[in-house]
Amino acid sequence: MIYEPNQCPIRFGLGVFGDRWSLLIVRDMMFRGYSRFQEFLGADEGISTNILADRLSRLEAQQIITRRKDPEDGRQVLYALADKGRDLLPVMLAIFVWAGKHDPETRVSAELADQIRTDLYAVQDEMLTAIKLGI
Amino acid sequence: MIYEPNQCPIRFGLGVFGDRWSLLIVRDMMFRGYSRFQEFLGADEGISTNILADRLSRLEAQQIITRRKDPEDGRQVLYALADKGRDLLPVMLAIFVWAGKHDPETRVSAELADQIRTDLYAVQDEMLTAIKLGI
DNA sequence: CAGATAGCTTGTTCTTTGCAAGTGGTGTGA
DNA sequence: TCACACCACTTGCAAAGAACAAGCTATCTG
Repeated sequence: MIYEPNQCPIRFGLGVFGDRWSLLIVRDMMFRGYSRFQEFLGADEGISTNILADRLSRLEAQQIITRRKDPEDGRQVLYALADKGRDLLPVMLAIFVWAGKHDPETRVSAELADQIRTDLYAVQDEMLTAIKLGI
Repeated sequence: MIYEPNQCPIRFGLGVFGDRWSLLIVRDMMFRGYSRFQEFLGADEGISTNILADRLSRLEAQQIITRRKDPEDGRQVLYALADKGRDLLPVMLAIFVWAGKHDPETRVSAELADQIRTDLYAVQDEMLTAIKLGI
């Protein structure tokens, strides 16, 4: 699950999302606004509680997400994307575009397509800036 | 490994690269020009032959890569990226940029940065076109 | 034709995952 | 205030997947 960084950005990325569930959790936060354990649990019909707990704590340790108690209900915990997690948006978008081209099942709603289009302009600048800085 | 497509592009993507090795194989083809079993085997010090064989056949079944006999040496097999695999370049670039920002270990050579910059311009058009087509 | 090489395949062991049940802290209604 | 429910986990166990080592077949090379 945690692989050696090994001076390679792809390998570094796989350390975060090179498993079955982590990227789905990030997706649920990013596009569905989920923030609670039960929401994630019910979302992708299939993740079990121990794996979800493990992935959430890993993502927190990697600073992809943050974790805090719900101030209004002490039983609940609120998970949210940290900067490092929010910065995965371009990766998500690239996957959207790729899947849109190659997966006949992929259907994206008009609103989401709009969101993606808007985001993409920001993303382009960000990518270009990063590239200009020599990555 | 093979997860249900489930109408979601991220889930579809994870069906291809939601494991430890597949994306590294694609990376080796894309950025290192690898094409032979032995090259992949020696590349990421660690993949075992049965897993490599399995991933290569999965990637071929998913039409990410192609497989043919080396016409000059009947023992060898030549693997190459198919369109669907080449189209993962934007995903790779997005990961590069993300890792560049968040992984202090990530170092990219000047040549590679050049390649990425060049590729990115093509990628931008492609992404924009895809977005305009409604993904 | 012997030996080396390439690309796998086949056990076997070990790690990770999935499922079910349980735990402890916190809210809630009578 | 006290039973009960809910939430976020944790634990135990069986099954699936990955790592390791060895072997196998087809092809090339001397």
